[in-house]
Amino acid sequence: MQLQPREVGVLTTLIEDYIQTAVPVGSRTIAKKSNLNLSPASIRNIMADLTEKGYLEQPHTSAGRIPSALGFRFYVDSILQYHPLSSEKRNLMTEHIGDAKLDVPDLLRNASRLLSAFTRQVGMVLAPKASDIGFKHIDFVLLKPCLVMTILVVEGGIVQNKIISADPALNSDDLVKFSNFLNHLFQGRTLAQVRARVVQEMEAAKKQYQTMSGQALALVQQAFATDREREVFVEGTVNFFGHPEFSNPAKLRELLALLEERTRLLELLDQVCKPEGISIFFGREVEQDGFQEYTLISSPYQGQDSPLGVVGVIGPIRMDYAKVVPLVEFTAQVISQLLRNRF
Amino acid sequence: MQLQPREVGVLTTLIEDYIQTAVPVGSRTIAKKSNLNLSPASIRNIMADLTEKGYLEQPHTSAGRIPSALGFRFYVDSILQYHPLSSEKRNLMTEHIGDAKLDVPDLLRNASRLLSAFTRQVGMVLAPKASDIGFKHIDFVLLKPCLVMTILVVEGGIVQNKIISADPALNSDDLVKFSNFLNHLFQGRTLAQVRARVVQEMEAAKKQYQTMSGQALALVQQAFATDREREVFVEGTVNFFGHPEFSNPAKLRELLALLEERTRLLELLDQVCKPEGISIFFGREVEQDGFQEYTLISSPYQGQDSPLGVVGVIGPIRMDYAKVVPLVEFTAQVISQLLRNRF
DNA sequence: TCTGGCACTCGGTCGCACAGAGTGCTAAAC
DNA sequence: GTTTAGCACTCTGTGCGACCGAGTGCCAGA
Repeated sequence: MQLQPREVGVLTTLIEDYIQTAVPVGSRTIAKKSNLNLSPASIRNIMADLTEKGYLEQPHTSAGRIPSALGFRFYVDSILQYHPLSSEKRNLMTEHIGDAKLDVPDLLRNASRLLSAFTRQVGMVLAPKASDIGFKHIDFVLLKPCLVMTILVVEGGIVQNKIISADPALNSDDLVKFSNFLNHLFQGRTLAQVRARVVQEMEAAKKQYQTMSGQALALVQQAFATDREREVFVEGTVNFFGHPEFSNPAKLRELLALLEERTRLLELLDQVCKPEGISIFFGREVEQDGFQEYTLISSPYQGQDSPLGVVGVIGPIRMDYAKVVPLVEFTAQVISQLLRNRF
Repeated sequence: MQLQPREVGVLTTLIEDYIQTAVPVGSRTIAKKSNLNLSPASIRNIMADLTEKGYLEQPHTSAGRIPSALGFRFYVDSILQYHPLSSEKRNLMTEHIGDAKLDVPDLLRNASRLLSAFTRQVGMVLAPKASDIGFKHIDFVLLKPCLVMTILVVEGGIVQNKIISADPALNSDDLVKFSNFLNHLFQGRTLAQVRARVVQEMEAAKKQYQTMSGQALALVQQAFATDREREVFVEGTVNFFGHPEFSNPAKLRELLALLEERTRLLELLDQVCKPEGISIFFGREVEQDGFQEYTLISSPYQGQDSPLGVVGVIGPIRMDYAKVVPLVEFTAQVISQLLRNRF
């Protein structure tokens, strides 16, 4: 079902007006704002056609039209022209995200904050999935007798800590030996491979609990016993208050609840995140309660080569895509850049 | 200005009713709910006295009364009887906060979440101030040539990471030597002392950049170059939506903005946190914009002996103090308990 | 094919009246 | 002297009707 050029013109004008005003748009407004040189009456005919085809909706008989999800989809896929980012803005962002001295979580949180500040929407960054990343270093620190802290560093300088209990006979020197042994053993593998290797070695070393390697493996197995939930940094939820679509507190509440509940949020991101390039998802297109009316714009970032995580922006369907999309894209680039130096 | 027993009775009934309903309370209601056996007319006289003395306020002529800040202050200081926590609840909380395997941030975040879930208010936990804690261990990992990750472990198993740049000539073996040297040097000091010591040693070693100790100090100095902001875990902001006092979105927005802006929040906590015992602060009693209408209930937690941080709950002045206060107190106890095992 | 005109629809707002909750005061009862 | 019943008064919230304005759909004519 192709749209005629005039229909596209009306749809574009309508959507862009609606993005600015959040109010149903009438034929008169479009007649004035578009450069089609048609009278309101003609516009009305075109609008009726667009409504029939599903691109527009009418809240009630005597209101103007608002774009439907289909309308927005058509707009972002076929019409939208992105504004390129000004170089001042690029500099400003690069500067603020990345003091390269930051550790990865701080860096990602910064990115999320900046994104939220610049777009006036809610910023979101999904942290790398640890198990896909290369092992770098493991270390044990004896906090007290029987209480050992394991510190696991993966490539890029991402650190995970865990506290485990240990044989009372172990002392600091033992721990140093263990870490030397394990660092050597795990060199150059991903965490997932390390995990597998641990299981395998444990099998082999089953009978030799007394040996150094047996003890070391028992210790490291504890460190790997449970998986950490993948982190998500969500910043700027206050921005929701700026938008008229959130004047209904119940809706706002539902969305905030979704964002606070990390497991549901991760589920949502899983559904939505394509491995490459910018993507724009409307809530109606995903199966997640309470997200029906919102949009997620996201772009993956990567280290040396493989994708690590995702940055994005969450807001109402009515969003200034032309401005927000390039910002999200650029943020992903900056993060990729910063991380690449570390991998 | 002492209150007579009857006045106290009326005030108590009124506040407790108001805590439940959030609606101005009239004389008839009090006459029925209190056990003073007085008619509404008599209650009205007493209420007029209480209003004159500043314990009650009247939103408008024909409304009932609501407690003033002074009224609440009197209530929490002189009247309030805490409900002891049921042992099931104690068990439930202990169990959920503390899998002792968690690292400190996760543990504190958990505590904050639980507190928020049980009180239906917003939970808050202020993390320990690193500089007061004892040094435990420092470690360097070579991520790439010129790029070193420093891992600093302090007592209790709190970890701080930082990425710093290094002399290209350094290799992993050098880093091991450095950390051995420094771990020995800093043994048994607090971070603040370590900082001071680094400065002092740098002075002494000024001329000997070539020596191992000179290089090690140069490296560690970078690691200590900037201070980290003290962390605060705020959880359950969605709970604000449950309370009628937040039906005004502008107020809600202001409070959320305050909670998102960590520096302002830290300022507030600084004003409010007494070093010992539970404390209840009304917004009107502190100088922090946007906090006028809320209450912060807080209690410090400690490791082996000295106070480390604070746990608390933020909500409207109208709060079920009898229930919330013991919960906050108990959470602080559980955290103290868990941390004590590690210090 | 486009446009001017016209009747119609529907939501938002304004004004008004009214009910309900609560007060303060007075006078009578205990 | 204290307590209480009664009463007039005040103020808010709500429901209702009228009205205004924005916008539509359709028809007839350019």
